[in-house]
Amino acid sequence: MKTINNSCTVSDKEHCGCFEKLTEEQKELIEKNQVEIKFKKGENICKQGTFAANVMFVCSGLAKIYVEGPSGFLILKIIPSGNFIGLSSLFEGNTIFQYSAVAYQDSYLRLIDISVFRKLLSINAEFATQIINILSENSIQTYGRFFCLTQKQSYGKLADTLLCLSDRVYKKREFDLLLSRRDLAELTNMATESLIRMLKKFKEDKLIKIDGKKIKITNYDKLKLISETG
Amino acid sequence: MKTINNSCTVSDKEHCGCFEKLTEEQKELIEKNQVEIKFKKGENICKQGTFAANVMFVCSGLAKIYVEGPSGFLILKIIPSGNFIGLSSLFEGNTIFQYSAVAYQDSYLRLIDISVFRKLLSINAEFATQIINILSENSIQTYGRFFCLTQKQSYGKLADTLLCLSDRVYKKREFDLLLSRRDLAELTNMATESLIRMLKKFKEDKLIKIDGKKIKITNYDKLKLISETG
DNA sequence: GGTAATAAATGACCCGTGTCATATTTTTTA
DNA sequence: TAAAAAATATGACACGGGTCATTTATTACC
Repeated sequence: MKTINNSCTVSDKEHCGCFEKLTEEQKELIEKNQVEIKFKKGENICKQGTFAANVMFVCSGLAKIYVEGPSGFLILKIIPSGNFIGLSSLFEGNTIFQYSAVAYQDSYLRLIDISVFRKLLSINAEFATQIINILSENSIQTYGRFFCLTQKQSYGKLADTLLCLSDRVYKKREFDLLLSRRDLAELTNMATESLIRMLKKFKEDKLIKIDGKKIKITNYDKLKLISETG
Repeated sequence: MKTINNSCTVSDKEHCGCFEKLTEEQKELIEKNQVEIKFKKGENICKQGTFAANVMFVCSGLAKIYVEGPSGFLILKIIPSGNFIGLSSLFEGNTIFQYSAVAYQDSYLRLIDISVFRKLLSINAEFATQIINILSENSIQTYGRFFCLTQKQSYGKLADTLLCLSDRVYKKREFDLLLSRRDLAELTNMATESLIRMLKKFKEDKLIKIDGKKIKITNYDKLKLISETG
């Protein structure tokens, strides 16, 4: 199995499989203790420091989760549909959201009562095992992004971000980027001005084509190389 | 509950509590499928990329875990006694160690057969819940370190590292540092030369006293402030 | 459709910190 | 106990990339 050392934290599989490990009765319990909510583009899904009353599941849309500090913030990961938000609040000693989440675009989320979720974990070992899988996978991906953002320099980080968007998010070599330059810079953890300069450099080097919000990966292998060599 | 945004990834509680959720029979199963091994200072405990045959528990000693890339590596966390190594390999789709571990000092570890561990997770929901707690807590701490190493500049990072060593590892304001300057630099994710310079600066500013390997925190509050303001 | 507001782009400048070279001190080994 | 090796320390220098100022393009809104 490959070692992940890029900044992409988008899972290549959906996480809803875990619900299949529930009995009919347990599924019903979840049904009864969840709500489906629409979040508009830019809206806060959860806010770091507030009481975590639920675990959230992204049914459709795209979100970012990030930690805030006294000066600045860091995007931990982006969450496309089919993934959970807030699993780290399952930790019994922790009833507070450790990060904020914001919708990149209009998104539908299912909010599941956290105490019901915890209850199910404590009585259904197979379900718990699935959640452990998700948490473990999540750790590994976070390590990859962590490594990337601390060890690579900006061209490597940007190459990573572009590949992630192409491979995991849009699943196309050419896509309409719904993120602004500023969003892209945040995601790559660099200044917006620097991002623009480097995007321009990639364009000049014929690695990508840019037409406003439309981006096309024209030299995937070279981009991959840049991502790997930092 | 406080938000963690320092680089310290040392848990303030021990993880052996999870074993108490096992039945006598299950405890015995673990007993039979584990070995206790001594690792000498500097020895490899596990190596990134190799087959993960066991989950490890640090009985005594201190270790670092880190991810390696083509150029350079990153210390994810330091593991004192009472903590697991290799839980992220529990993820079913992943039978490979995603990181390497090396002993900072002579350490005793219990190596538990991973398939036995997985088996127990799938039949004992309470045990699984405990492991989920550990994984969740681990995520949160990793996020803290992630934030710190990407958003703070070097003085903040160093203050963080020193506070972590004092508060969590040695649990004293004055301690014999068993790490070299290079180790300390790795841990803080900066060049050894820079670390030495900044350590000197802290000394000149009367935040710490240094006598070779002996370090004393003399102005804890100021150090805390530096850690917080970056 | 015109004006304001926001986003994108570009240049000038500078600062933090890594790299390299070189002492100096400490530890290891013969 | 001398010599070699490694760790610690310090200075000079360079450069990646952040900040700030300004311009141009795009979008939003009366």
